[in-house]
Amino acid sequence: MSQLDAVIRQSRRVKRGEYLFRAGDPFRALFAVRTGFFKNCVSSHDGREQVTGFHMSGDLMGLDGISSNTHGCDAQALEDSDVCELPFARLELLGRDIPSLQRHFFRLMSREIVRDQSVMLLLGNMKAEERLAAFLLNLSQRLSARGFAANDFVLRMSREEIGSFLGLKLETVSRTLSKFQANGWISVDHKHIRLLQPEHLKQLVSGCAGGFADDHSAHA
Amino acid sequence: MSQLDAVIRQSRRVKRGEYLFRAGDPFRALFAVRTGFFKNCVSSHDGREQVTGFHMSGDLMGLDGISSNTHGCDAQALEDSDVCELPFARLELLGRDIPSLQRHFFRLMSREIVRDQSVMLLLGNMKAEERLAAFLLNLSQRLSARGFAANDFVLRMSREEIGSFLGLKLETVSRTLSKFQANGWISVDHKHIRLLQPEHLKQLVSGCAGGFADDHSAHA
DNA sequence: GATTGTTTTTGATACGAATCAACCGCCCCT
DNA sequence: AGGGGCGGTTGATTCGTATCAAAAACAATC
Repeated sequence: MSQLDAVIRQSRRVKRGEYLFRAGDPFRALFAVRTGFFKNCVSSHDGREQVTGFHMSGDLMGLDGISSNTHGCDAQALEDSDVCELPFARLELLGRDIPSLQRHFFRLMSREIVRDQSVMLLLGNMKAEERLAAFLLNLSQRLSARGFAANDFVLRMSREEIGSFLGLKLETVSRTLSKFQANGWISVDHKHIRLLQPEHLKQLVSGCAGGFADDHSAHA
Repeated sequence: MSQLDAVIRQSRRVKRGEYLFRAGDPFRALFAVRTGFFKNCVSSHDGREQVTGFHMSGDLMGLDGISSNTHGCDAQALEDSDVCELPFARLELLGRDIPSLQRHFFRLMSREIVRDQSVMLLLGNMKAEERLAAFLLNLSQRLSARGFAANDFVLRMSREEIGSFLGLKLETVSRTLSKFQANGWISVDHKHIRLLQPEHLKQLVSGCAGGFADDHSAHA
């Protein structure tokens, strides 16, 4: 695994609001988030945006660019961030010599496909409350997997971005958060969220979360 | 590419209604559709089903199984079909020796991720009419890419399966098809669809189809 | 520290799709 | 020929979320 260091060209800094890459940019490298927080976004011709995912430390971005040598989505930093650039050509070469790397790589791509399927299930079958509960639990789990508090965290994204990801309008996100708070399940202080009764959230998604609440995000 | 024949263990027949694999089955191989038609399906604990895709000749299925050595979705034949089984272990080995194969493989997985992103855009942003128009156009394009008529085809799936894929109920699918027919844009005779004025359908999705109408399906 | 713009909350209303329900056409069946 | 089941269409109604609107909280700027 130390050979992996060889492909890391450099650590690149991206300030809040800046784009690491944009849809249509030539694809040369994958990016692993070292610190910070990103959103990925596809947009239609008429300007409608769909957030396809949020990415934090350890997550890999850019896999969708391999197919066409062109990035298929935007990657925008939601806070000052730090990423590793992994030139894909070098990665491909190394994969041939290091079976375990090739294998790891296939798994990463497959995991992304599985994650996308969970999101489809969410968007296709779940109601607003279920979506938001699944979202909060997913975030909680990913944060705790990285050593942060599971039940006390700060949202890096706006209500509108959450809504875009979940297929809801920002007002609905706001209302639903308020409702959860009124129920005593969470506390909402602007972007500061506390899960007071996560078991109630789990109950909401129990049955309908096809694994999305689990951490299927891509680790580098 | 003739070396590829080496990994094709056998051609396997799957009758209409039968499952090629089911979620939870141990993952050993990918499957390329030779003839026939399949749906892929993830389901939640409480029985809700989400069709994640439809696959026809040349498409590859099972990529989501790599990550966990377990298939993540069902693959059910919607008509009598014929698939090639591609043992994954052998494919991995060959990939090391044949760079073009490895490269091709990465592209295939990436293409699946891009396709999934288009579906997210569809499920998250589009209205019933737009979804159905995008679906018909996508089907049309994939069929014509395989040498079939683009504007005259037979649906292999039920209204319910279309609805599941598009995040709609079967009644809505039926109503929307009827509306398209009333407009003179298509003709509907049970499962036999004719696109009479595809330009009107394109107009409906123009602006909001983030590439889904194009053929981003996985070719073997 | 006032000002401007952005994000969030909350309310009233409208609209789209789900739901509930009835009916039809078709295939299979014995 | 007469059931029975399945898939599909269509209608009436309900429900959930979007939309429109206004105000409050906050952040950025000078």
